[in-house]
Amino acid sequence: MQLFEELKQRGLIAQCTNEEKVCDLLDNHTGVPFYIGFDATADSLHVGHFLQLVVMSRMQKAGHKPIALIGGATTMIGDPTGKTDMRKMLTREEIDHNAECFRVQMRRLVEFGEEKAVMVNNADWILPFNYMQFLREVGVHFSVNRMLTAECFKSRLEGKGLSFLEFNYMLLQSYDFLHLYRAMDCKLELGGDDQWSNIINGADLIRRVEGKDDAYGMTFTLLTTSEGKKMGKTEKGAVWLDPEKTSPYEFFQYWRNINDADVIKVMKLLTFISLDEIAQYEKREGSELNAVKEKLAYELTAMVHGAEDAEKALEAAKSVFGVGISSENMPTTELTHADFEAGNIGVLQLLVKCGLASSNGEARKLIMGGGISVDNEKIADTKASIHENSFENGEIIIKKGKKTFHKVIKTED
RNA sequence: GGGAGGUUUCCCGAGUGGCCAAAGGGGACAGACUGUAAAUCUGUUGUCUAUGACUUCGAUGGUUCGAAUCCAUCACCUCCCA
Repeated sequence: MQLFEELKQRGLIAQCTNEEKVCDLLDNHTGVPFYIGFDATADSLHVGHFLQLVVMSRMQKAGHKPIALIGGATTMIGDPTGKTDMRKMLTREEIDHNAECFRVQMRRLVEFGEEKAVMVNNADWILPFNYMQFLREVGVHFSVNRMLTAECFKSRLEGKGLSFLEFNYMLLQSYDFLHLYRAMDCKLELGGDDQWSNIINGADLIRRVEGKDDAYGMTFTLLTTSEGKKMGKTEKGAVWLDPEKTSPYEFFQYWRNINDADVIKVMKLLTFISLDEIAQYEKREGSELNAVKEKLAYELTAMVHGAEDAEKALEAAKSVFGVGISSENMPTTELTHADFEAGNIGVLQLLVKCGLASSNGEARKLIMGGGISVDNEKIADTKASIHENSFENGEIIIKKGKKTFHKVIKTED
């Protein structure tokens, strides 16, 4: 199957400036340079970026040349698209640090090197720009009237207002495209669908400045749940690709617990599993989908963290939710003799100590709600305490709710 | 520069002197049901040595027996006019 058709069938393509031309470019040419921009707002990429990385990888596998643009300069402004609040301003140092972290994570999916993929930083060409020069070269081509009607500023115009600083974001991103068009013959900019306005303005700028209409843009479906919410957010924040921020097990579980309605969609979007194979999974219904979810979680974890970690996460999940409970990969808290009073420790203190409850009060409520078990015995009394002798094999297992397990071991001082 | 309004517990948002740890919704957590899903129903959602005490309603001072509520100053935000 041709690349464009595959992207389409996987449901990746949201909008395209000129479908025929882009299709031709992708399917009948090789080594086509294309770029995707990433703003270095945090020190790790997250699931939202992941889709872009996978796209880069697909394109690269099809013989094209990805340009990963790190927004060293644009991050200093912050993209106002779809945001209700202005972003926190980052210092140059923070941005550089973040960019470096991105670099490391991207390597998992995209192969960088001569004639392969390249990474560029727009700080290199934007920062040297002089203000007047920028206004005269780039600013003249933008109509404020038109910009104000752009969908991407809508929430800000109705809400908290848009600062001039952020208003410039679109110009800078547009200029990025122009720069890459000139410097690297890059004729295609890709991005999430929220980037549509920024992308078409870039293509527009090229048309005006260069007088050529062979710059194209294409956007990809945003990762949203069937309810229209952004995917990749949990109560703890984003689902990160950095194992320090989101452990492979948590990452695995995130996908394992995906909605029925989203499994196939996500599988098409994010994995390299063939469409034929996915079509088989699509026939499954009800609880049979559990196996598909497991497959999805495994695949994605392997893509991000490697097969070894994916295997571990799978095993850990199986042992926790499967037949017997294995305590091997559980989060663990160590207690010493000093933690006990006359050989006992109160359950409330224990829960807080393990981080299962943030206060004694919360611990008490959990117990009263019947949510806590120790070694498979439900704790009913908030005043209960655990004796040192309970640590027969040197450990006890606390279970909070259905999915949270915590191991406590007692060490000899 | 002038004028108006706002800042409430994780978020949105009610409350305009005691009945306020503060309605309602969202989210989150737990229970039931299940398939480690969704939906639904129930409970919880400031802290503590817990039928009580303490801390909280932008910040600081003040009025009052008593303040989220009134007054003053400061900070930040939004809107309107220039």
